[in-house]
Amino acid sequence: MENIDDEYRNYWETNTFLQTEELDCYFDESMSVSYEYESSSPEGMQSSSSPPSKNIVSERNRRKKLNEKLYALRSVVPNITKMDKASTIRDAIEYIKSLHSEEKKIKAEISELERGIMTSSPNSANSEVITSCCKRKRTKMVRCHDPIEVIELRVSNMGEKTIVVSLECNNKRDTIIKLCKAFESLNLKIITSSINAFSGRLFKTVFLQDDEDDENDLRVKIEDAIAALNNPDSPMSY
Amino acid sequence: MENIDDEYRNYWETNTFLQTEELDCYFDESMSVSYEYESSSPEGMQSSSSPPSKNIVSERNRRKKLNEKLYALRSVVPNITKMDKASTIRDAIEYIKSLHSEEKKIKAEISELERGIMTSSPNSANSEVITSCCKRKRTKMVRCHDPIEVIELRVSNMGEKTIVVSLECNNKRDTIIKLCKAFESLNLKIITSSINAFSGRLFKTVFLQDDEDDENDLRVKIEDAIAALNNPDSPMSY
DNA sequence: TAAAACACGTGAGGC
DNA sequence: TGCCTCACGTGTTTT
Repeated sequence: MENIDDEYRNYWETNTFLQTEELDCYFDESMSVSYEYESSSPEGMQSSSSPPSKNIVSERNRRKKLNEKLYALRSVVPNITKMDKASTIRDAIEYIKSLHSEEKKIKAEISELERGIMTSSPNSANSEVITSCCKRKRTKMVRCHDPIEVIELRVSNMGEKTIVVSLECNNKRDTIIKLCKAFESLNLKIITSSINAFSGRLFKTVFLQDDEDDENDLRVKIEDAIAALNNPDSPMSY
Repeated sequence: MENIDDEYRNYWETNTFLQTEELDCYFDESMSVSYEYESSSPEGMQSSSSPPSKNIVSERNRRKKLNEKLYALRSVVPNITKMDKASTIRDAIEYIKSLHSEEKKIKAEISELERGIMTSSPNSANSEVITSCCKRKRTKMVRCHDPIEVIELRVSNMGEKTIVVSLECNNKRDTIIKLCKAFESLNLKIITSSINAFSGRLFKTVFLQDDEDDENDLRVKIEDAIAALNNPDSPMSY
């Protein structure tokens, strides 16, 4: 008959005790012990009077843990607008989203940097301005996407493991640099090389020693390297 | 065996006696009836049974909102281990931390890339290996910090606004690229240019048209551009 | 079956 | 005042 009475009395006891005295931290150890006994009391008891004590303390711990987690979340998220629980989570979400977009930007930027080269011509067609990154002083950078337009590529074996590469292409902005990067990426044993610019064209001649590849293999390698540089999506993972 | 219960009951009595006299009205009818017992308040009205419904529904909404926020948090955090509330927050924290360290890494990487140039030689001295970035397939990249070692730089006016630049330097890894970058950054009106590599040296010759600068001005410009490339701290913000 | 996670209604307190 | 956030104890569900 006193079931509900007892329950709610118990509710009230602990509740007001905790809320008014704010003894939360002391409760965990010292009090929980005193709560312990009586839980193994005879079965005939009003089932509600004793068992909750176990649950109460564990529930308390659960809430405590969860709040600590929330505090930790606050600590790793900058720009927390309010100390609100919901606001904390909302800010965390927005922060993660902003980090995601940053990540995207940076990825693009890195692949740009990996593949390509900066130039100082803001008016160059087929280029874009990207402001980067991560809240440091934003440096304006202009990237040029003009591909290497190969007009002629000759790879000829001169005997004695010596191969001569002769390449002619249009001389757009940064073409020289890309060309150099393409050849650098192949790790060739270069004996001597020259690049000449004339009449809107680039002429590159390379003498190199190659013990492994024949003409065709090397030709394919060079073509692949150039293609990789021309492909904007390539991470240029060399 | 009701010792503790009794103690707390006493506590409750005195406590609530002192601080709350008006709380009765919040219990809905069924409760307040059995609860009515010794309310010290003479006004022990059970006037309510309708007002709590307002609070209940708003509290329900609050919980609902908060849970939705948690779901949203789950949706922006990959690698959620458990659907637990606490686990969600914990995973979010760890995820943010990992993003922070990623960001740090990437910042370093970008400043490397901005200043320097990549090479494919893992054995090159004065270089470092950096593994990048963002959980995509980690590409090993090696950066070369070898500066341009200028042996001789001649800038001579040939009349008719035509200037000839002749530069000789050691041919280290990426020196060609850096050299090209340095000259590209100057936005010169190049008539024809050539680069030749021989005997560990690089020989670059440039014919250009310059309506503004004289020999010395252009020479200083070239030296500055090369110095900027050699300076690791320069953001190369051209 | 016991423990853990959760949703609920509720009073306290801040604004 | 009224609204909102929070912590609490409790019963139910999940593991």
